Amino acid sequence: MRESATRTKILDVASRLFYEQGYNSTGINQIIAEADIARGSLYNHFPSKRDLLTAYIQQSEDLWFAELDKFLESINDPKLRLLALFDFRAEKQLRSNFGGCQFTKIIAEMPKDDLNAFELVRHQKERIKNYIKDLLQQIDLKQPQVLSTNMLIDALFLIMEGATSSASVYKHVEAIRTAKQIANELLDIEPVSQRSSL
Amino acid sequence: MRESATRTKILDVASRLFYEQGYNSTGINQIIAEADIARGSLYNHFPSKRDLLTAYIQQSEDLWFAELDKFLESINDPKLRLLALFDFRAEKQLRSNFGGCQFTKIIAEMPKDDLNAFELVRHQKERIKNYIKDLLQQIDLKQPQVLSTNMLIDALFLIMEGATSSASVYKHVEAIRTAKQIANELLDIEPVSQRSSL
DNA sequence: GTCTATAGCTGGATAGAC
DNA sequence: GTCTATCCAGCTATAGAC
Repeated sequence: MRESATRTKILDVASRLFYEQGYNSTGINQIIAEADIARGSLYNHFPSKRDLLTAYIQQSEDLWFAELDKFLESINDPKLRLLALFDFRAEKQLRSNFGGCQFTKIIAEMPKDDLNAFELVRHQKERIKNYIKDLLQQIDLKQPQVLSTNMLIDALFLIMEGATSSASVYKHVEAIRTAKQIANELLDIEPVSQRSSL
Repeated sequence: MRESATRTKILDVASRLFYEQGYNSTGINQIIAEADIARGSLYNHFPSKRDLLTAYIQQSEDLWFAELDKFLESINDPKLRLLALFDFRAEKQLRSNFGGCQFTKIIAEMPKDDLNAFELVRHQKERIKNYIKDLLQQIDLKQPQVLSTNMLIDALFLIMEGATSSASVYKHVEAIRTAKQIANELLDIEPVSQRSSL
């Protein structure tokens, strides 16, 4: 059974609108108008707006990592791949005109008791953390490190999350570029080397 | 001219609901019901819902830094004060049952062309950065540092932002505690010291 | 300044024809 | 499966009495 073209069209339009306008600010009416389909067709494929949201988050996660793999495919060195993760997020923010992280954004709109939405978003975040972890384990880190490997994973993840958030607040890519520089320093510690310190 | 009690009541109720349910999910009807005032009174004090939002963000910023000052008042050492910033955010997240950052949350709900809201939120973020900067300049950092002072400011800010976001996604304070540990390491670099590195 | 009544619209969802 | 017509609840905002 192949994917219905109608279903695909609905999900594509809804995904764009959910991200650009927010989930709560996007009405069924606008979705069916822009997808140019009937109200009944939407409810045939998605029993409720909530089901449409679930499909949106799941498909977005798949697309996100597919895009990432493509973005990194020409880079072999694990350290450069790790740093390019920041470029990837910068590029996505630039392209979306600084709409912020799709997943974090949804969470901000959901009531706290919506366990399903939180679970879906955590899934994507865990995948990012694992991505970082895998790359980090391929890197031959100098000894001694400022941060233990586990703390380094967390630090890189948190800096990346904070930078994406900050970029969308400031509508500027600077925070993500800075985050990349910080990551580079943290990954390239030569304890006794000369560094500007003030 | 003293602050109207009605106005205060409206703003208090709206602030709570905007944060707990989101701005878009909170209706005027609920605000007037819970504040136990008439519809006309609300529109007398706040010409539109949007004006209520502006007042909410501005008052929240004032309260935020007042709470912070109070939280830190018994701590004198600048490094401990800086680290306690993480405790402050952890405490706030715990108290709100991990509702996330009030300011970032609003941004996630706003259309990108709402310049006013973005400006108000940036104002609060800049104040945090300046708070970090001021404290950092009072700390006698060891030489050489892994990160320059400017990068250290950014790193601490981004880690704090990322951790607050992550805490609200995971509904757990762990990310902020980890962020504090990372901050502590970054502030206390002794380049040649023994550290667990794997 | 505070109140009630209501306008004018849009929200999500359902029913039933084809 | 796709369509149109429609329900009802909710929204923001205004008008006008007191």
